[in-house]
Amino acid sequence: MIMNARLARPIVVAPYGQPDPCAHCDARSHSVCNAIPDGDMGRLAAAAVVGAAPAGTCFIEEGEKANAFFNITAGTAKLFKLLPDGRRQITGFVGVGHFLGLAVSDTYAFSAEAIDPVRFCRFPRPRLRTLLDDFPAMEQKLLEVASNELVAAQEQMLLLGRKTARERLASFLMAQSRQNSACHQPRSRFALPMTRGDIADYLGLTIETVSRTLTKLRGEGLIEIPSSTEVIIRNREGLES
Amino acid sequence: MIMNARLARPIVVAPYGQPDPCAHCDARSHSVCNAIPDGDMGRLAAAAVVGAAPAGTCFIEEGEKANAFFNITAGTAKLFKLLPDGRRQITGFVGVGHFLGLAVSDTYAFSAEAIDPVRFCRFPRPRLRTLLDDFPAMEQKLLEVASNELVAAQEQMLLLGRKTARERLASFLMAQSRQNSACHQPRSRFALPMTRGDIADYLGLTIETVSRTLTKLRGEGLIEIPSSTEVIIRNREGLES
DNA sequence: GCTCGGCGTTGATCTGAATCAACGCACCGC
DNA sequence: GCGGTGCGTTGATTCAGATCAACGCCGAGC
Repeated sequence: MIMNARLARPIVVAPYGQPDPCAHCDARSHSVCNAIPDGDMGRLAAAAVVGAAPAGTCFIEEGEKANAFFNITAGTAKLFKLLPDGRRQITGFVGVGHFLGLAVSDTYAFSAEAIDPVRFCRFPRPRLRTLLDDFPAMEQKLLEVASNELVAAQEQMLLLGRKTARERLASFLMAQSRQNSACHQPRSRFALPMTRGDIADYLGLTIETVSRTLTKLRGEGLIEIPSSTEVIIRNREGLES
Repeated sequence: MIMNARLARPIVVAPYGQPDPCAHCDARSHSVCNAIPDGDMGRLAAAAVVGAAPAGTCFIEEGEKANAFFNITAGTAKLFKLLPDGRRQITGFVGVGHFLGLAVSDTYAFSAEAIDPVRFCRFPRPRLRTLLDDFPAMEQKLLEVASNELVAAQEQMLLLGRKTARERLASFLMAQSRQNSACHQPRSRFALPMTRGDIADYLGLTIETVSRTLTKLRGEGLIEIPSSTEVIIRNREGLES
């Protein structure tokens, strides 16, 4: 029998050997790291251990001892919580620059699984605490990030508690379109790296409902679905309703 | 016609005149304020403006200019978001010591309405920024608080996305029992200051379903409902399922 | 080339919670 | 005392989305 990919452990490689790797990190401009002045990047690099998680592997497991923080430097991951009977709620999809593991508790409050191959920096808790004490600007940045996530979480609660399947899909597509294009203006064509099952677990629906609703939106000319992992928004205003 | 209470504005009174009122504040021990050393309480007090919101009034309005932060010093409030057609999602109930308004955006992401008479300290944004710069311990505390709220928000997403009505009520009652007794061990008898409508909007259900489900749990001997605002948990383990 | 398994779609049916409706009760102002 | 209003409960009915089921497609492994 083939081993369940979800249980496989990620490969963790050695700490940085080369000088100042953070300075050339893809994630830096998107992340809390940019609160640290150039001259001190060496210290940041010294605290980090880089790692990688192949697609489909969990690199954070809910309930396990939370002894490190993560900063995604490549790829996309899904964060989720499980009920004992296997029901799953995905609480978010995170990409490059996202900072993970803020919980104060000593165990992780959620699991994280790589959707495509993920690379990350791993900071042992005490090291990060020292860094934050030395660079209050980074702590400030983290607070800012956490505040924004809290706002997003409230928006998601509204979606999960009060929106219809149709509204959930529409909100989701709009949000994906917005963030897939990041700083640029929202693009109407974008990729959905996650499966229908992931979308369902994110929106509190079933796979079938997601599929059906997408088909319906397509039928109404609001969107196009060139491939199952790509969407084009045809009618932005119509989708808002 | 009688004016809708929700639209009434709270009464805001003048800044503290007496010396060092924060030192005797009920909220201090529960709040981020306790990160500030005793000797500097005067500065904290100088930045704060106290205010009060009678039961039923909104003291934060979603979408309005966010020019202040709030710290609850008495009472309970509900935080919520509205859809254009009036559907409401309550994102949380907050009590003494709770800090509000962390959003980085320049408008509030949610509304806040007093359930019972609420008193609060109000910090203009720039003043708070100065305070945080001077007292990094407070910023650290805030980050801690925000992290915990994020964890709670994820738990709530799991509830809203994947739990049945019965499970939602059970989780809600357990959580209320836990927090109503705060530092003490969880008490089996506690008050529910909010209405059935509030509970429904918090759990993503309707009033009728909340009422029916509570009746059912009572029928099974898991809880007792001496008055509509009071609950006694009879069977903690049974309620966990 | 073929089989197999994962993913997505579509159809038929079922069901948990929403909706619609009626009523009891406590509280308030008059 | 008496209507009025808000809140909670209970019953009947409906319906959006879940569940159950079948099938097509595509890539991987042999």
